[in-house]
Amino acid sequence: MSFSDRIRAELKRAALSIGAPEDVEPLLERPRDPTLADWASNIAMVLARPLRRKPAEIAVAIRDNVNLANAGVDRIEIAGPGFLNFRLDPVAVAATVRDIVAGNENYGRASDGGNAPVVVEFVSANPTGPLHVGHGRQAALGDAISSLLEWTGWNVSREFYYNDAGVQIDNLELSVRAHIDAKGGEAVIPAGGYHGDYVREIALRFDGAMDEGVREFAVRMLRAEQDLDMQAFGVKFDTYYLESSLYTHGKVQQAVDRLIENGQTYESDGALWLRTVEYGDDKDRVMRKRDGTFTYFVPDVAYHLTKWERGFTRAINVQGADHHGTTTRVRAGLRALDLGIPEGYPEYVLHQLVTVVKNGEEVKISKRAGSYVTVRDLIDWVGRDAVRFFFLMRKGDSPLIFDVDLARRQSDENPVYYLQMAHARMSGIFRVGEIDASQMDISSVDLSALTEPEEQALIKQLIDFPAEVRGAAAALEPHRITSYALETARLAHQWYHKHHVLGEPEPIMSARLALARAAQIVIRNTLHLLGIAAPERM
RNA sequence: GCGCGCGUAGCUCAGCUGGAUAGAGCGUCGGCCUCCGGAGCCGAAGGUCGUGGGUUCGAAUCCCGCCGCGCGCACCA
Repeated sequence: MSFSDRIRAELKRAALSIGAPEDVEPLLERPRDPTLADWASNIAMVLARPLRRKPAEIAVAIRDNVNLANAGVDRIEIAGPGFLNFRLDPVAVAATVRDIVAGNENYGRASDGGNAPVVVEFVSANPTGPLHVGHGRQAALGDAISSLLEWTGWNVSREFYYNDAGVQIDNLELSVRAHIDAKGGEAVIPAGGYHGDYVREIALRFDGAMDEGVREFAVRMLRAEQDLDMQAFGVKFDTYYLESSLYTHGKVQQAVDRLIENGQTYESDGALWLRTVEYGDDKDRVMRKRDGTFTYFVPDVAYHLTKWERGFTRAINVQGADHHGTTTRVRAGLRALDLGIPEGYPEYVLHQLVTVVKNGEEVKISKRAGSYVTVRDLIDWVGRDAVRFFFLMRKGDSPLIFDVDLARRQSDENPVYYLQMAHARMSGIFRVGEIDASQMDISSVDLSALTEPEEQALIKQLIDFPAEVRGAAAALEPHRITSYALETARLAHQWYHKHHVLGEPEPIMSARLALARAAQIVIRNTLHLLGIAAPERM
């Protein structure tokens, strides 16, 4: 149980004892200014209204009522309009280093998810071209979100869904055939076709004597390329789901039949409509067109039904914001099935689009125009770790400008190096000291020697890690971890710069070695969460 | 026009489900290398949090209007 948990519980007990409402939930937070306190609570202000007493009075009553000696609290002060400020006992703070080192690679993990199955779908690119930068953002986000969920006790399955059948694949085939027919000359790409150089390359590599046709060959080649891209990016999927299998296994028809049976559909103008308005859409949507084929969201509904049937009581989709129009109707279709699928299923993590700037100009991203930057390009230019870090540095709600020249030119000053350097520095202490950090026994080390301000600040930051992981996982926001990681690195650098470890008199050296180990562990764990390497030296 | 998202330092962005004097990196200016790695550290300048109201002890944060930007609004996927 952390300091904050213990303080919160004791605050609640004290608040109830002076007549606070049963549902009071004390909020505890780190003040912006760390010199004010380690933790602060606004509970006295919150209770002022229900108790009809002045905040300052309530604060005094609570302060006199709490017993926080075994929560590591050294001092309680009342400040400002009625804040209760708690200052931790430095010895109690220092003692937590032991827990961090003992936790090691598991420090920061939680079991909130109860090992429940959750499917995280991301990238899901159709095999009609290489993966572009938007897919890169999705891959970084989806993989990090998956890791966060794993760390908080969920049984995660990473899934890649792709359409290997529809109109776009037809266009791909026609485009490749155009190049084959042109025999290396100027190909006439049909309307809606694909213009990228990769189409010509596929045509050149196609051999008419092969067992498979142009279509199968093109899909296979592009799928293989995408797999190589994801491999280069360090992302591994557990399952690949083909849209065509929905049809061959009758899943689409089953879903449609059930919607009709449930009376959720009607015929009009020769088409079959779904009553999505009943579920919050602004107008009903066509399911089956006049020509007898289904609109795209029907297989989408069938696909998400299989997620539910496969036992995933929770599903998360990472997609570009240009797909947000589909979220309402997919959810509507699932609810109309009347199978107990909850209203917010699946959950969507939508990210704004990525703009690539190169040579000072925006690079237009268009599969059809054939001019665009691929995930592989970015990795080649700035490295996998930097690409991942940049994509995870900001929240998905913000559009992202990826300035290639800047990322390349400033690679030496890249924040990811700053972060990795902090890890390498901590590791360097053990290397130079010829100490095997993983075998270090700190059970008898006197940690109370860690009294320097930089040491206390660093330890308090390390203590926050589990709460940061849980918060980021609950919000599905990996960027919180990048921010936390940079701040941790900053505090580690400051400490390292100001204080020596090796050669210091005992018990200081042993205590600082333990702290270096704890900092190394936390920084390494943040890097692992983000899918970035934690080098021992650089 | 309707829906979703976004307007915070010169630039790129944080600001944790309302808290105390608004934060970081880059850039600019000025300091620090006998040292476990200077890929680092310390300091300075830089803000009407788009704008106008509202809610309350308290608003960058919540609500409403307006302005600006992005995306989506097909019997395309």
